[in-house]
Amino acid sequence: MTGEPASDDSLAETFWAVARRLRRLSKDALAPWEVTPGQSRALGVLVRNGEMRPGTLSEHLRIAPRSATEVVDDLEDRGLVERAPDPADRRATLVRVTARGRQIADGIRAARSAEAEEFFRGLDAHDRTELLRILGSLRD
Amino acid sequence: MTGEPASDDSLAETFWAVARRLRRLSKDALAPWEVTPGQSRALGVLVRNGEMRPGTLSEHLRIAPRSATEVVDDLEDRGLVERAPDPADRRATLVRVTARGRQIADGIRAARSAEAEEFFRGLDAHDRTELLRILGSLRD
DNA sequence: GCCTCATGTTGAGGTAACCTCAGCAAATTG
DNA sequence: CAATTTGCTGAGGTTACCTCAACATGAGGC
Repeated sequence: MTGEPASDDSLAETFWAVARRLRRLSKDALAPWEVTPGQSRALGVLVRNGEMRPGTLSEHLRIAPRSATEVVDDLEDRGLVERAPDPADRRATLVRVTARGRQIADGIRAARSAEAEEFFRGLDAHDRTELLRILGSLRD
Repeated sequence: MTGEPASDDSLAETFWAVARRLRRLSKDALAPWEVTPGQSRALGVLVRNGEMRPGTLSEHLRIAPRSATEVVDDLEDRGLVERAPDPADRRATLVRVTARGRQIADGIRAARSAEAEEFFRGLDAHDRTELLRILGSLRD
């Protein structure tokens, strides 16, 4: 009740506040395609890196292999990817983006960059560059 | 397959990569107290703002009122908060941090700032200031 | 005082996105 | 060629949310 302004306006705190705003925006940007953020991420990995096994996909997404199966199932139900047997190993499957999947991925990519554009519009060019540089040095 | 480095969404992309790293670290920092990130956030709100109704807490956390009930239940089970009838409105309840809760909150606060310290150690003072300033202009 | 409507909380039940563990088939290795 | 490893997936669990409806209390109109 003291009106004290919560001195933990720390970097981390602020970072998460921004993250929450950005997440909400992302979700809205994805809504028209009825694709979840997770599916969109997987689709993006597949578009960027080409066909791969579920296990490899799980590494890219940093989730358990079993969970990749699930994401692929969902994308397959929506006709955005398809499974084909891996000619190099008959235990394995290759997951491949369909034409429709590629189309959707492009749409999402455009929407995301519009969204990001809108979100980061508050920053001038200098700050955008700085932010990218600084965050870049913190990323994995 | 073009090898194009997806330069358009890289700010958002980079931001999320950093977020993922920070989240993992946060979780580890919280582990010793067996408190989930959600509980920790709620506890923080209560410590900073004093006793409040579950409904008010839900607004602070931006979750549905029903979900605040749940968080409060968990915290109460762990003896970190307690419920008391609101003298001003017999429908309502006030949620209050217990002594033990306050103690835990302090511990968490210290751990989090140590964690943040560690995480942001890679940055020099100038970059830290810049990052805080830029993120600050993007927060809600 | 009584009726209606709004408000605060919670029970019941649902969902999304993860997880682990176990099992099966195919590949590799001694 | 037996034993082990690898790749995927079924079964079932967890977490952190959600909505919807019930219940009691509060507040305003008549």
